[in-house]
Amino acid sequence: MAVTMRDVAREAGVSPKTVSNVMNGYPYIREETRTKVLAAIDALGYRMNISARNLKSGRTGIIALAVPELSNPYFAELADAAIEAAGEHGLTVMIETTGADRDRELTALARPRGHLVDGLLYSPLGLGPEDVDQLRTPTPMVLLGERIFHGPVDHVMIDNVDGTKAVVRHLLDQGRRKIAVIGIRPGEAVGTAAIRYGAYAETLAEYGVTVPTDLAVSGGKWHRSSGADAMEELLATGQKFDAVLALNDTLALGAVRALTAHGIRIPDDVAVAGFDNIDEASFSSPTLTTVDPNRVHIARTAVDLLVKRMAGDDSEHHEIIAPYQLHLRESTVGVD
Amino acid sequence: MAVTMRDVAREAGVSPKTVSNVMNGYPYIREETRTKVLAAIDALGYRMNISARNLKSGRTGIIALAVPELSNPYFAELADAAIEAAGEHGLTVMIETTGADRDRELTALARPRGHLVDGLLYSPLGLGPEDVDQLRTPTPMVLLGERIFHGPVDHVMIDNVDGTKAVVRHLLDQGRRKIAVIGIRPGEAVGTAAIRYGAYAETLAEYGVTVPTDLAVSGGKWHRSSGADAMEELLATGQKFDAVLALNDTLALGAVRALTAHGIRIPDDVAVAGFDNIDEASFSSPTLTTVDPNRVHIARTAVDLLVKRMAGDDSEHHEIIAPYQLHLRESTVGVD
DNA sequence: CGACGGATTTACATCGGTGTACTACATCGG
DNA sequence: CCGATGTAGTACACCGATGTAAATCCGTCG
Repeated sequence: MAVTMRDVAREAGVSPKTVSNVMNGYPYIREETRTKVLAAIDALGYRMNISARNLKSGRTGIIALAVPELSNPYFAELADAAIEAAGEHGLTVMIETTGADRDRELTALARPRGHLVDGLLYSPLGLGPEDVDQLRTPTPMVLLGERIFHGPVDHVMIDNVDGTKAVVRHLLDQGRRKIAVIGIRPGEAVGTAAIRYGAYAETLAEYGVTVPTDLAVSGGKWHRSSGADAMEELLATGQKFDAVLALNDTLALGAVRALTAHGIRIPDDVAVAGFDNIDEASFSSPTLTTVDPNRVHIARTAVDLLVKRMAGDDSEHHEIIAPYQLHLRESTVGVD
Repeated sequence: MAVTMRDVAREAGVSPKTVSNVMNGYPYIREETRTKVLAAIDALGYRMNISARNLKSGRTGIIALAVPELSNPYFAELADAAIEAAGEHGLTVMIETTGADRDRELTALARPRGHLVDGLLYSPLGLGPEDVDQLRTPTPMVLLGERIFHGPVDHVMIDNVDGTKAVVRHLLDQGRRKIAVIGIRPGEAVGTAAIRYGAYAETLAEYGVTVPTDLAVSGGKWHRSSGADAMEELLATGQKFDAVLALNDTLALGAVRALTAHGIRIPDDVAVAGFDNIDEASFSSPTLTTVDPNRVHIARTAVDLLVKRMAGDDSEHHEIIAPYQLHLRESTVGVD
């Protein structure tokens, strides 16, 4: 059997509760006692049983991060950032993938993982406003992304609107006027795709450019392959365009692939821009112009917020927008 | 307070233990009773408290996957595969990132996460043979990768040797004779880098080609940036080479970037091959010739093995090598 | 009809910590 | 010298499930 607190207590000649107090940083402990206890812990190689603590105290020191899938580099890199940020608070992250499936997303929400997480970082794609009520969970939660507006929870959002506008303006400023979009989701009025598309349309309007609805293509799961497919579809229509705004980087990279395969030069014939600034965007050929939503900032802010909520803070809910940064690269500005 | 088993029992008019039995699939339960209990569970929205179960029974239904980092697409995609495979056994995966740091890897090993995982899928990079003893943990474990040989644990390995040989032969068969390598780790005698490098050298020897030691460059953390740096370094030496074997795909993609930036044509001037077959390899420009180590197979086999161990199987330890597959793409064979 | 054996269900202790309440001793101000 | 306050440590019940062992039910058999 494993070493328990009782064993440590016996070894140190104190009560189990004192060992518990030492481990939890309870202040009123004589230095001498603390030393004895720590020595005993060390000698026996004691590791606390989290389940036991959780059962009595409710805390586990674990937070969950629910994302659609890790194959998407944006989420993988976000996960790394969240793990890093959580570690600074002594928390462990449990990653849950939902496959962007509404049912699985709702499951992740309900008493997450059998009560064993203290808080939830939640990045849903499949939920809609009709699910807002489901967000009133007993477990503290911070939403990442922007799928549901003004819910009863904290939100840390990507600056989709301004970020998208910035990149679209950049394309327009280069004289591009026929800007295609790939990755839209026709049915949806909320969600990342709708917001980015809206910002795109708005920016065109600012410049007096009519929004070319026949240059907007949907993009399935936002994988590289969907980007390539969408681009093939667009090319097949025979329409002319001089730029492509892909609603995320993997779509953009798939589109780049398809364009290249057709011998279309980037950016000479067609400029391509994405969104997310995944690592790959700095190393693709051509390198990809994209919007950096600031993953590290998002992860850190979200964890900080969550930690406050877990500590009992029940002030007004926050909606925080992380500052974006536009990266201009070869896919829109050429090799110089 | 949350709904407990007691509440369900009262609602269904049975004892708590009967509810427990229903939840755990105990066979001797009258159909009628089972239905009542399930109805009560449903009515109250009951979710079992994993901590409580763990405390008494030892089981949590959670396995941990310890990998260096998720930013590396290979591990991100492996994680997705592991989550999928674990899900088929009703297990949840807790991902732990170690940053390829020996200390953090050893920490992940010691009573993982306070007793709350039933098993561990462990993919260490920083450990050496001197750490073999540390692997004798009470928690069942399956090693992924090949850092430590013939340890006292199950192993599911990438077919590094044959995979590497296949890709090197392919380069040689195309008439390439000056094949550079990037990503070696000079100090290390074991580990992925050493194995792949060894297989590379061996294959050259088979073909009667002397191994060009000055064409081997180390590659830091095997990121895209390290690949680009390594390639710059190699180019700076002014040496001639007509092919590059990158020890993984991200290195290869970084190298491709650097070559392209120098106006070197791929594969005309220099062929590039990688290892891992990450999704990106099918969409980069040029697409990347690489070895697919078969993540899905690895994840599934490893989880199956782990499940058996968790069930108490203590037969001889297995060492399983997953079948690789070579993918020939534009970076070595051109656009046709 | 009572014993018998398998099917079904239950009572109870217990896993390993921690919240609560309580004891004990110092120190301090008046 | 007394009560108040602060510091240090402990006893004990209890969190919510489940293993164990024992009780109850019920059809069958001699």
